[in-house]
Amino acid sequence: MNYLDGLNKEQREAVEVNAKYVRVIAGAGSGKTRVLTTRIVHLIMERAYNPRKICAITFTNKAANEMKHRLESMLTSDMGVFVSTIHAMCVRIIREEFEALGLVRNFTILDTADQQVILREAYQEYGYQRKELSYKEVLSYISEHKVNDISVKQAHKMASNFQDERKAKVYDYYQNRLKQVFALDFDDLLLKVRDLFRKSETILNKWQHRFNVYLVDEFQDVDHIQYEIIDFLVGNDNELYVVGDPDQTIYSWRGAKMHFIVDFEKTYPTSKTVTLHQNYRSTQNILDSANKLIKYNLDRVEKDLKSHKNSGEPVVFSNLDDESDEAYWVVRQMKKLHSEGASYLDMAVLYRSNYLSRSLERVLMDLGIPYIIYGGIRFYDRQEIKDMMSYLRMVSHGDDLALRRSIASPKRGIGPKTLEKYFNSAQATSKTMYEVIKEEVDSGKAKPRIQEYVTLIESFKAHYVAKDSIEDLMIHILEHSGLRKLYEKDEEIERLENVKALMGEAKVFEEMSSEGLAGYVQMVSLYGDREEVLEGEFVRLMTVHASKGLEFDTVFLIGMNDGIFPNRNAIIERQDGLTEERRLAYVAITRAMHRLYVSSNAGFNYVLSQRNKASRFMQEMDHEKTLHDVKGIIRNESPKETALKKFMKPASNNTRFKPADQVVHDDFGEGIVLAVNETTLKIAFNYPYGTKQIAKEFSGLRLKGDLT
DNA sequence: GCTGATTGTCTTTTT
DNA sequence: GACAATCAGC
Repeated sequence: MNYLDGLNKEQREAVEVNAKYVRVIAGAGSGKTRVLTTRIVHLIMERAYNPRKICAITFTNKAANEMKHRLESMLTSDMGVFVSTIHAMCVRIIREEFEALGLVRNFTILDTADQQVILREAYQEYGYQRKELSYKEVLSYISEHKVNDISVKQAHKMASNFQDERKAKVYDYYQNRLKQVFALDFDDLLLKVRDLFRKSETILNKWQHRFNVYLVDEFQDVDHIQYEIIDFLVGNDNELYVVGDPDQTIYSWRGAKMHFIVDFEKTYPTSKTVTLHQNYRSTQNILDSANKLIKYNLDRVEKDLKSHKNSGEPVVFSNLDDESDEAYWVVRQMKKLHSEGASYLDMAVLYRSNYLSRSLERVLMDLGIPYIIYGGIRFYDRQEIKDMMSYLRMVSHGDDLALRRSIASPKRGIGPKTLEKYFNSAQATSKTMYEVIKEEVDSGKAKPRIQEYVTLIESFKAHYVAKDSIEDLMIHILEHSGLRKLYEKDEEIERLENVKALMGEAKVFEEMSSEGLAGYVQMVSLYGDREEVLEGEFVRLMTVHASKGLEFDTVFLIGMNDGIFPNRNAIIERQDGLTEERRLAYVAITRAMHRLYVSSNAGFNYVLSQRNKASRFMQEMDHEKTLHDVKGIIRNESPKETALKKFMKPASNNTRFKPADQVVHDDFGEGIVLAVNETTLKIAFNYPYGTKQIAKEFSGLRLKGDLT
């Protein structure tokens, strides 16, 4: 079969276009990713480009993985095409050029939690309170200043009021601290590379020769630093192929500049543009709603999406009495669709902000519908994962942030005062806290508790050197650090399961990579999320931002209330806030293939401290039809009743199992029942299987010791 | 000086 | 409903 089969005329043109600079404007659902991957195949097969000289840049790690898989299925292997996010690519560059940057090879990458630890230090130092100056505010201040090349010195000069002076001081402290511990935050990853290219022509030259072709996905969400890096790399000789949709710019709050894609032809006068209008994803009814809504954004390039499908089911708009009613209403629709043969995997719930998932979660859990939440508390942000990672970091980096966490979990009787003391002497001698502590231990003056901690860390280091296995090291740490005891004491089986899942991943990493522990630690800091493991049937819950690039048969868009979506703060803070919110709603709508449910509720909102009213976007999506009020929600049972029932009869007559039962599964082996839901059981199986939802009726499941 | 319990504050989106 | 500052007790 020819790789061009099944492409329409526009798509084919986009794949085959012959120009050094190409822009593809790809409307939602128009086969953007397919065009991009087919272009790569085309370059290799038809034009005999060296695959190793092709670089594809995606927006998320998820998208990068997706593209690699597609390439593999079309070419039988990825053939060495480099596919990566721009952040991951910059890490590679920095690891190679660390000397020119005055860094160490295994620099630390700070995530948000690490950044907050530094802010806490600064607040303590200067006596600031979180309530008078929030971390979030300071972090965005720091980020904004950094990406706009405003140095600490300049920030101090520019500060015109007390609050700004405080922020500048924290900024100062933060930057110093980063330099001290050889750490880079996400902004730095890009900034360092950009500065390197600005500074050294030799190094730039070297990297310009690394690839011949750059393909950039989601080009509408590129910010000015990313643009500069890409521009540097493309130089005068390489090709640039960008794909995007100005109507889907949803990251301008993070610096994304739509004008890079809009004005592409001005920047590259010899460039060619192909526009994909044909939508293959959604029904015409869904697209009508999307088109109507986005028309309210003036000053945009006109582009109406045309469906490939018929009009389909009408879009359903509802207004419920309160948040809880809304959740019940959504779940009832899900159950109805499910009973008609639809799979839960085909359903997704989208919302503006993470906290909006809560009411829905409660109801889903109560009615026993399996679900996964994307984002929210990310896997790597979980307490137990951070605990384990802090020990690994002590072995690989020994940085102060890892020390602060590992020394305090589990509690070892070493508290803030003691740490403060070590911190101060570390500052005075330009050493890490661990170095100071270790010297004290070596001199024999340290207290027994401190001594124990150092012995522990040193034994972990020795263990890693001896065994050279991250997985093995983790097992060792879990046993000897006291973490296992800590989790077992609180009966937090799930935490243990998560740590085991982490081990499974480390194992995979070791099999695929030769970068060792330091490389693993960096990888974890860089990857916000794990690749999804799809087993069984799940409804998916996520923010609209997280849904970018995905599609679902049925979409429930909940919390469509003024102030929530469009978000009040977004409108206040940014001049183009409302238009971006509208684009965000446009993205949400166009995720749906066949069915779209849009709901609002009239409950009291504590965040806004006012009664909710329906979002203006609802009207804009369809002004002919009026909003459909739904009264008298039938609740199969109230959450309270269900909770009571669980309490009164612990799984005696309606199920064979109850929580804490030891069970044996035909495929997954031994496990422990964590929770009993309406139709499923939540069971923690032994490593490497982890926690799974199993249907109660499943015949391959029995009590341990029960042979029937 | 450290730990665990309690109160108070804050919820926009992410690499 | 999470997380940090604060307080009381060991």
